[in-house]
Amino acid sequence: MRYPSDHKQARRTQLLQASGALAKQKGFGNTGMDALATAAGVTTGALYSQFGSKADLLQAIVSQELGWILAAFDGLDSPEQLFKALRRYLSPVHAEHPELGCLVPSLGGEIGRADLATREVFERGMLTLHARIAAVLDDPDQAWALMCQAFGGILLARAMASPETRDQLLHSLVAAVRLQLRPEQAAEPQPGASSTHNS
Amino acid sequence: MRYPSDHKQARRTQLLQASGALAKQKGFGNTGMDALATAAGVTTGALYSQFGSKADLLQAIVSQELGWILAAFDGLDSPEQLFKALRRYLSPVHAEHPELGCLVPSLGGEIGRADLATREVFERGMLTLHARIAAVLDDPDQAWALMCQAFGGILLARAMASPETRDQLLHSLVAAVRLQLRPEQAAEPQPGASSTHNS
DNA sequence: GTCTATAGTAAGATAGAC
DNA sequence: GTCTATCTTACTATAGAC
Repeated sequence: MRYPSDHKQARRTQLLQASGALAKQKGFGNTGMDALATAAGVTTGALYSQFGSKADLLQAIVSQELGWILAAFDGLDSPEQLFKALRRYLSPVHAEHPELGCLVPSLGGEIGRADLATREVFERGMLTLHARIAAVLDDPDQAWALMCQAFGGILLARAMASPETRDQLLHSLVAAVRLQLRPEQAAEPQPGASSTHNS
Repeated sequence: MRYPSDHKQARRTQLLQASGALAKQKGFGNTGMDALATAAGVTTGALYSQFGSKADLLQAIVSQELGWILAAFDGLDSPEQLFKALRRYLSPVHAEHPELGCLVPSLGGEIGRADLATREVFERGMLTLHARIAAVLDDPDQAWALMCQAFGGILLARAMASPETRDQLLHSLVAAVRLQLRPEQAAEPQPGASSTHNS
């Protein structure tokens, strides 16, 4: 009986996709099981039949959302491609749409306060991503540094009040990443793209 | 009558210090006004007499906690001193004690979902910090990059399950920051401190 | 201003019908 | 497995005594 099992798996994936999107947008702790269920088109009873508790649901969401970021940094075989992936990650669109984006800036704080099992799932995902980036750069330290720049960048961008400051920040980060990854092309011919900062 | 006013101000500072510490430890949204009040040694009524609503309390906490980070990066007059400040920031002790540490890794996600007034307070603080760091480096882009590395680093470190991974991450970040700020002293004579990474 | 007490609401989780 | 209904608890906020 593989057919019903596939359906069940697909349904689970869809439940996690919908509830995960809402959790990334509104925060997980601040969102009730009722709202998470409604977002997925079911009721709380259905959620509790799939996941035993709210903590279990968070772990499942983290597990599935790690796929997002691993997909965003897939197939890297040169620093050039890594730069392009980071530039996509550090885009205003990503900052504006947490529900479609990476879980780390949205839920990182809550994951740090979650139970050990959830943090273990998260850690495995981060180590996988790190290994992938470190292999391209042949520099484990720089790999962590770039990851943290990206996560912290989206986190900070979303906490800013004005779109101008937010876009300035993201633009600066892309420039800094470019300098770290492609020093030979640091000064790209982009008119008006230099750093004009106020305090 | 300046004396009672000073008392009132000091009391408000102490209320915000205690409730802010709890918010950084447990998360703001996940913590009730009752718990926030108890942490400060008062009752909910007292909190509501000082701050009109829970949203107002968050804004006041953010405002006060920005002082923490501005103090941590005070008196920088050389890249060398900036490096030392970042090394203190990226310490395991800081990762282990959110209640004593910076608000950005703890509450950054929630600030991003807070109202405009709170985000404006936050943005002003971040711009002040950025201007200070950019002045030392004479490089606004790198200033944002270092800030995001630090914020993202503590955020990520706290979400890790194992202390080994967490300390490895922090150590790598310090090494990367050293390379960015003091390239001439990049290879410091620290036996066994190099990067031995697993996947 | 601060306390006690409480109103009104929403939360996590469960039981039983289907 | 999913839904409806509900139990119990905790939450934000307010009213009134002191």
